[in-house]
Amino acid sequence: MIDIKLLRANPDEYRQAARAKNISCDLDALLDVDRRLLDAQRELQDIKTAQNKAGKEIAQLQGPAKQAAIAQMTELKKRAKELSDTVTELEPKFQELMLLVPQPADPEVPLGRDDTENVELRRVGEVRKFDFTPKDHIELGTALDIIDVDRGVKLAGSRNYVLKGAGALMHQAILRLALDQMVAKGYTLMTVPVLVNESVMEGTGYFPVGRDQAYLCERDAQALVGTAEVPVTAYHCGEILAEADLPRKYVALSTCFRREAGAAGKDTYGLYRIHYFDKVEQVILGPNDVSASKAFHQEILRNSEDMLNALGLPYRVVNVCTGDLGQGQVQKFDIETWMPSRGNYGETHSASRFYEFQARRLNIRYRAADGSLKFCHTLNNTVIASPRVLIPVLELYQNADGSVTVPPALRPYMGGMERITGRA
RNA sequence: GGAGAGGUGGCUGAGUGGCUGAAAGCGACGGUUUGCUAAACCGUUAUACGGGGUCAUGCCCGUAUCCCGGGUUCGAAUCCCGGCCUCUCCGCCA
Repeated sequence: MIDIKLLRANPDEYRQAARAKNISCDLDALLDVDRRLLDAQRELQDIKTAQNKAGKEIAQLQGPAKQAAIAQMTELKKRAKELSDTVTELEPKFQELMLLVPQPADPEVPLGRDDTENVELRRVGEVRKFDFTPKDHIELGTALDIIDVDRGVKLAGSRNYVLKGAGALMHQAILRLALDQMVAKGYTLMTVPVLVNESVMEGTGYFPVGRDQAYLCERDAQALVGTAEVPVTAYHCGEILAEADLPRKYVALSTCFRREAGAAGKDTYGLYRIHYFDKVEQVILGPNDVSASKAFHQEILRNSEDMLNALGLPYRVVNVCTGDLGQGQVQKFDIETWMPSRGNYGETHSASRFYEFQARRLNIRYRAADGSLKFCHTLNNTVIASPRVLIPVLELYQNADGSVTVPPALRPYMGGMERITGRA
């Protein structure tokens, strides 16, 4: 959520920002509702003032004089009712429109229409060259009996799967390695609800834009989260934190549920785009300071790179262009990991910086040293998401005989297993 | 799922129609006293929005807020209705 005062003062800046993000948004309608709402509120306030004043006087009066004064007030009350009806009608419209306004991107974000115009910042690691014909992760996983797509589909429809045996073990090993790395860096581990109130989805910016991506439990007005970012970021909603307690650094593992609406026919093969997966997510709540936020952004990016380096996976970092940014993000760095079967880098991580956007919606504030109240800044990034990351792991660590070498960092979490051979 | 009790400021806790944005206590902050600390004493101690004022901060005026939303009333923390949440007991259960 943006600050309406900033929009009033400089609507053109927000018009341009929406255009750059390729998000349509009727700012004129919003400004119109805002003006009418303010007018009604001002007039209503004046009437309240008169009512309050008269009320005190009536308390002192007696007899006919009191009756006459009360009769007058009854007239005033009719006008107050009209105005308050207007306010009641306009307020939800105002809220509804405010929830659609995009946060302007940072100046250092490259202008662009879509993900083809993202700017590569760096490449890390060597892309493996095979001296045999490599298999893709589904061929490997099926032959080794560690991935079972057919039965996943039988259970839950397309984009579902079952990991079994060493596949499921490796999945858990990756998640646990990620948690251990983050805890070692001082992040507080938490478990969080994955079925949350709709207000939490709205507060983090996933509703109303993007509502069609979520599984809804409408009977309970709740939704399944697509990422632990949602409950973790909202953990402190409605609270006032102490500045001394910032930043708050959290990490959580959760199952993530995504409908992938509108993605029909896209990435239909394999474990790339699926309806459920597990993800370790890092979230920072920081002070209202742009340079501090930028530093945290680099920190969470580095954390994820540490994870990929531990797994020995080649990747690149891209600066996501304006057209590929979400509504609330001021800047986003994606990490894309090399996936042999795609012959390309594929997105595995997404590090976002929001400034106040989420904190305003969630009402997360802190008491600054000077006594004033300020909105926090929020950031988040993937630490690891599996099974998507199993794609590069299995494909890059495969051997000519169809077995897969276990990355050394995972072996302690897999009972010392060095190789997946199919008899596992 | 059944039956009860309850939601007041940072916290505890008064308050059943106007004098209550809200007693009292605790905590916190500022000050006095004081070898230091402690104690004692004095003072301060909500937020949002609108308006005024200022170079700006301080500031001044108004409105709203005692879980949320409606209603009754000239006037609601207080009365009525609906919702949400918490707690206790019983039942069920991973």
